[in-house]
Amino acid sequence: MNIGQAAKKSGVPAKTIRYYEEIGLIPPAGRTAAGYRDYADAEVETLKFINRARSLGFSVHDVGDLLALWRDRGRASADVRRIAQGHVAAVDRKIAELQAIKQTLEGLIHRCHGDDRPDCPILEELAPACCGSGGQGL
Amino acid sequence: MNIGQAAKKSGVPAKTIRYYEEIGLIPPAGRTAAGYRDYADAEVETLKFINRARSLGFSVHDVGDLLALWRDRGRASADVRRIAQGHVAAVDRKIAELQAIKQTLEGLIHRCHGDDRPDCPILEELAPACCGSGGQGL
DNA sequence: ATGCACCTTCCAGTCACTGGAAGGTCAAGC
DNA sequence: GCTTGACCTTCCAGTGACTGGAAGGTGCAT
Repeated sequence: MNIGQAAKKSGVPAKTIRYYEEIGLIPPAGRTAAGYRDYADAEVETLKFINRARSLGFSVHDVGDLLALWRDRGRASADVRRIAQGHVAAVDRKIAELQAIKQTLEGLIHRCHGDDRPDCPILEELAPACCGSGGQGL
Repeated sequence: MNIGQAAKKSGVPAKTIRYYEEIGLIPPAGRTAAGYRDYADAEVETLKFINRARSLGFSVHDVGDLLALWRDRGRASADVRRIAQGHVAAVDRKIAELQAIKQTLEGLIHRCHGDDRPDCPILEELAPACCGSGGQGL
């Protein structure tokens, strides 16, 4: 099957498949006589694997590690678990960061009357040295 | 004051200040006879403003809009509020996405015994067509 | 005069793609 | 056999927001 069909079956765009090949995440595909890339079902499964891992937010680097473990019949599940736990920790940090940002912003939005008058606690928070005076910087 | 001092006072790295100038977020700085960039306190305030807005996760594009509103003495606070609310909505979507990812991963990690045996529900979830068999793709 | 820390510009790399141009291939229809 | 259109190929460039490094000029103290 050609790259377009593999893309449709796997859900990974053709451009992205070529990109994954280029960076070495997947090995170079076989070629037809005309130079077209040629894929079997097994490669499509690999692409689906990559797609699912990426949609869970694993970096392409981590996906490479997961693929290697997937291919290794003798792998220890602890190795997979470790990668997943590291990723959950990173996700947790990101969530905490975003929640802090959200809280700050919601407090500011709550205090901003949001009408056609110029005074705005949001800008005042961003520029505490010159509350509401405008045009200090440039 | 030169760029290094402005960087120290504002918390924005010198490289990043040059970058902000290059993309037009801040106007070109004045220059000394020798060609060094020269900053006054007002420019440092602008950089602090940018730094705070960026740390709240506003895109550089949004920061440009906020800066313009800050400089506009007649701005409507509603305009600022709208930008902030749009950003909160984006932050919310991101949080929800990350929480979904986290839940999925935690469920998988919980089911993975994480020892030196090869069977692992995490890989099985990523490759449902060939649970635990290994090496299907390449 | 020499050293060192600072400044300048420009180019390249990060991450994970994505778009587009220029040109080759395949299959269908006439 | 020829055209048409949808595919494929490679290569280059751009995204966002920086960051690192090289090569060379400047400022100041000794």
